[in-house]
Amino acid sequence: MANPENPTPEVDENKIIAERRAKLAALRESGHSYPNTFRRNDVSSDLHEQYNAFSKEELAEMEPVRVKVAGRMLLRRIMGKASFATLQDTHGRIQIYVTRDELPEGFYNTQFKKWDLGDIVGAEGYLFKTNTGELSVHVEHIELITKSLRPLPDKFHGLQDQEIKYRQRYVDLIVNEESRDTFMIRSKIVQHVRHFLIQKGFMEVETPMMHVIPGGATAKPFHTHHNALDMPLYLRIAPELYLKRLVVGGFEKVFEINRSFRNEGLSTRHNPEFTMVEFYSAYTDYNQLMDYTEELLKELAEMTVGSSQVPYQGQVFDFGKPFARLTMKDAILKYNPSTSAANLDDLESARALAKSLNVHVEDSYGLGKIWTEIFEETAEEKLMDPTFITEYPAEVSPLARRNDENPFITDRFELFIGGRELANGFNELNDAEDQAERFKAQVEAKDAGDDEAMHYDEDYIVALEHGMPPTAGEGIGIDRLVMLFTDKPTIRDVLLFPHMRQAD
RNA sequence: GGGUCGUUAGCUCAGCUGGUAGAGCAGUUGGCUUUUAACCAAUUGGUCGCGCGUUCGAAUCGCGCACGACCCA
Repeated sequence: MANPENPTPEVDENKIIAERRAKLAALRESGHSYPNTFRRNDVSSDLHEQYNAFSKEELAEMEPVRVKVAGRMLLRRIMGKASFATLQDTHGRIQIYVTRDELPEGFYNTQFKKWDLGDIVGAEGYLFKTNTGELSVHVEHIELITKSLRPLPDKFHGLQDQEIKYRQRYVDLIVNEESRDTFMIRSKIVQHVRHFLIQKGFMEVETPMMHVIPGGATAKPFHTHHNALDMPLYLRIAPELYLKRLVVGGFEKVFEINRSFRNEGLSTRHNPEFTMVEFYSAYTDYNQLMDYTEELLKELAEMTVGSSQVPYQGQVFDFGKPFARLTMKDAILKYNPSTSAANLDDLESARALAKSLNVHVEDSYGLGKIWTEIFEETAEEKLMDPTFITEYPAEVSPLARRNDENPFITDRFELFIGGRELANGFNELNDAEDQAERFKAQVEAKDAGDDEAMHYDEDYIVALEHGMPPTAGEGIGIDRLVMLFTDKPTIRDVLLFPHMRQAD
């Protein structure tokens, strides 16, 4: 692949490509290699929508419908002096009918028949229906717009090689309709999330992706370097702290659909760069955010699946009923029936419980961290229908506001569907002094070897010292949302260009 | 990081217990004016992922490596 030390890498060539290059050379010779003069007037999906209802006879009798279409030729059936071909454009396919005698002398045999599958073609003519009832264009003018030099995958089996689907997504998109559908749904989901938040009075903003101090999450960052300023920078792991600075500044409802970066392993649920939406609303609390989230997800289910019953990998999740709300403690008790609340009351009992459940805990863990480990190991994967888990311990929530009655926990929730975390929201910590203390605790953890612990962000503390109104904020993972609503088992299937190892 | 499976023609795949590599599609040539994975006939095309080893002989057996898929941590 592209290697900066080898500017002219060997390209794999074969006889098929050589033949196509020869055809291209002939086109260059004639001065018509890559024209940009053909202007289409019609796309296939519109034509089907408008004219499929007409019968063969009706189309033949009415005033001819003249159309100009363009697209990639994916199939061709040559029957002597007449041919059918299938062109694919953005949203669909249209068949064209080409005859020798309606084209300029010699064009059919010396041009049209020499074109290849994969070539991009423009065609002009009138609509008709074939004997089998397929809406088609009876061609009176046709031209080769772009020569394709590389053969497409098997026209029937499509592209099966998983690696090539990911590495050469353009080929996958050309030949696999399911793949095109997935990414069109992804686009609609993002669009709907944006629309939903704007409707609720949020303002879309863009904050830096290169951070001097990475913050807003516990994760390992990517490092980079600014040459002119000769300073290290990090790719953001979350936009959170910048969005809250904006709330301090008086933008009381903001959101950012953001790409963030985490320098961690790859899995079916993790890509080093991923997309989420974070939104913050002043003068409200996390209960309101749960309501928003429930409303949004129910809308997305209807929009993408057309039902409140969302199928996923052989299961069905129920988005129709009110989403369950359960505290972390109750979730632990529910999914570990032999456990009693007393087992969770103090550090020693909880540690013993973890051991009996085979949940690994470090000596440095406090009670809150132990709860969280037990929850993640024994309950999380059982939360199938949409479920909000609330009352996260403060120990694992360094940016969340403590609960007024019980300072051990925070006013926080996470949303689980199909055993996976989809969203995380909480009342924001706006006490600058408390935040400074928690940053210090994180720095101590970092010094003790936890390389995911947070840095001390002094400017953020200064921002809070100016006063941030009571605020609730949330992040929703867009990639996981798309996986859910497109029934895809791995994050790579919903990323256009997933991260891959360097190929040889 | 560990385990299992995979990598053969441009694509989709066969290839058994080792004996000089096969099909369909695509390509090329010819035929065919309503086909639709069009069809019919002929035909081109291979560093069997890479390296080392075992063997008279390796796509096939062994070891190592690369990449990918799945499972586990």
